[in-house]
Parts: sequence; structure tokens; C-alpha cells
Amino acid sequence: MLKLTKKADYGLMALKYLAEHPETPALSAKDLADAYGIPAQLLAKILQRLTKTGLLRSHAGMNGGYALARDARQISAYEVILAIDGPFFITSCTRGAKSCELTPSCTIKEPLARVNDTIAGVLKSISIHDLADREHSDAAPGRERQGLVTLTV
Amino acid sequence: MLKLTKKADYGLMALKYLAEHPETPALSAKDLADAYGIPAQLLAKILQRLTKTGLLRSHAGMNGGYALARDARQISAYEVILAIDGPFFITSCTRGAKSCELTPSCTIKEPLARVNDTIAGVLKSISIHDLADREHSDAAPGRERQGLVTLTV
DNA sequence: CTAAATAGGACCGTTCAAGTCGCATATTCG
DNA sequence: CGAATATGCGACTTGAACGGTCCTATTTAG
Ligand code: SF4
Ligand code: SF4
Repeated sequence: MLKLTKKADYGLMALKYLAEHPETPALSAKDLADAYGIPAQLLAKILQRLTKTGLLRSHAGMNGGYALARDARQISAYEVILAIDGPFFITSCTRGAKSCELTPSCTIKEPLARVNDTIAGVLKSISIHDLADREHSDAAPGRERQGLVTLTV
Repeated sequence: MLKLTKKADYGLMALKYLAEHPETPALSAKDLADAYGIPAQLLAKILQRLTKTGLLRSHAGMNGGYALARDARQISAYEVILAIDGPFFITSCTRGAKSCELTPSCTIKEPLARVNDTIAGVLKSISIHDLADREHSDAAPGRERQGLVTLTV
């Protein structure tokens, strides 16, 4: 429950790697997969998905591969998850989805929807750049980035 | 992904219902199940779990049932989820869990662990009382409860 | 004693994540 | 041109977890 898909996980890793190597024009799915030991074919499909949603730009053929479509600072973890796993819903009901027989009688869906939004907000406030840059945010005090999230239950 | 278990969902509903009816000494699993249309047997096991972790107090026999072990204000959504679904981890690796071959080479597990803690913090800041009382927090301005969550990536 | 309740184990069907395979298409290079 | 790389994409398999049911034992009020 409340667990991130490994696909999304892999996607974040790949994007982070790309963000860390801005000089290279493009990296192939295999390169990225080898860098971490991710199944190449699987990563390929993930990257294709990210390409289709506009987070990456691809180039086929020799010396082809993928590159970030935007600055790493402007790609949020939320977008990545959304692209890979589809709409972000914490419950089985929340607006847009089907499937929960007791949606009418349920009295906690509104509060949970708010929790959903809060978590989405957290994810939106995290960019690929945040993951890539500075390994130890704790080790370098005075420069921590602080995102304030307001929770209204 | 990132989806709440229906069991946790049901658990929250049940606790909320109990919080809304503090006068009654105890409500049976069947009562609670009927109130929302939840499969009774399933709810029963959930309530048993909540009892074993100390969130509820149970009483067998006729006129038996369940009651909150503490004030609704002192039971967080986090505890409920923890009790029902086990340890809260957003990734497949994060400390305590097994299963992720590439934990050593992975470079995003620390940042994700921090995200994990942030979300856990959000959940911890929500009590059963918050779910139960006041249906429309938006409809009653000036009294919104605001929980500040600091996000440090 | 009996009916209503909790307690808990065994079991099962469906769904979904994770990964694999195969093939088509694009592009570069010799 | 044609071979070598690459992306693009759909079908498929496997395994685990979720949601749910059933059955039995035990407690307890009336
Ligand atoms: S309607 Fe209620 S029970 Fe059904 S998924 Fe939404 S929150 Fe959970
Ligand atoms: S180690 Fe990295 S890839 Fe494996 S689960 Fe943790 S974060 Fe995801």
C-alpha cells in the first residue's frame, strides 16, 4: 500500500542520471540500464512513455538515445509518476476513477481526497534537480531547500 | 501505485464512525459493516487487528463490540494504516524491508526515504477526530486546522 | 443453555506489477 | 545500399498481493 511502482522508481533514476550528465547529447536506454542494473527492455518502455508525455526527447538510430526535454529543475517527481503510472489517486474511488461500490455511502472520501492533494503537492514540489544535485542535503547546512506544504484537513 | 489498501480504508471508516458515536458503549463489527455496506467478515478481521495493536478495545459476547481505546484526537491515520497494512514504505527498499537487488547502486533511495518520511508525517498529523468532526472544513472558514509540514529534499 | 459476539486460521479468485519476447521502424555509418 | 544500432510498441508470462469467503473455537450476556 502507498508503494511507489518500480517503474516509476526506475524512471526517476534514469532522469536523475540524465540530469547529472547534461554534457552528453543523448544516452541510450541500454546505457542507462547498465548504469544501475535495471532490466534494459523494461527501462526502454519506461523511457518511451516519458518521451510520449514530453518529459524526454528521443532520437533513434546509432548514437541515438534520450535527453531531458526541459531543465531538470522544471520536471517534478509528480509528472514522472503521472507519466509512468497514470493518474495519481490514493484511494480506489477518487474523482475520475471508477470502482468503489460504496462511494455514495462513504463519508471519508472527501477528507481523503484532501490528503491525496496534499501528497500530490509534496511530489509536485520535488524536481529531478533536487534528486540529482547534492547528495547530502543534511551535510551542507544553510542551503537546504525548504518546501512548505500546508495541510488542511 | 501509492494507493491505499481498502482494508485501511475500511478501518478508517469504522474508526470514524466510532468517533462519531461516543455515547454507545460498543458497536459490533456487523453494525459497523452495515452502516457502510462493507463485507462484515472482512471488517471483523480488520477490527481484530486494530484491537491487537491497541487502537480499539473489544468485548465479546452479546452486546459486545468495539470501542475506541483512546480519544479520537489521539489516534492518527498513520497508526491505523500501520496497524492494518504493516510498515509504511513508499519504495521497495527503504530501511527495514528486503527486496531490491539494486539497493547498493541506487542513488535515489535517500531522497526517496526523505519523501517517505514527509508523507508519513502528513499521515501522522491527521487524527480520526479530524476525519469525523466537521464534514465541510471549507464551509466553515476561520476554523480550519492547519498542519505545517516541512519538506527538506 | 443459547444466541450473539469476538478471535483467528485456511482458502480462493482476480488483479496488477514486473519482466520478457518479438517485430516494426528510424538513423547513422561504412 | 546494407548492416549495425537505436527507438517504438504490443502481446505475453509469472508471481505476489489484495479483497473476500468460509469454517471453527471461544467468550459472555440473558
Ligand atoms: S469511496 Fe470511500 S471506501 Fe470507496 S475508495 Fe473512496 S474512500 Fe475508500
Ligand atoms: S533501492 Fe532504489 S530502486 Fe530499489 S527500491 Fe530503493 S529506491 Fe527503488
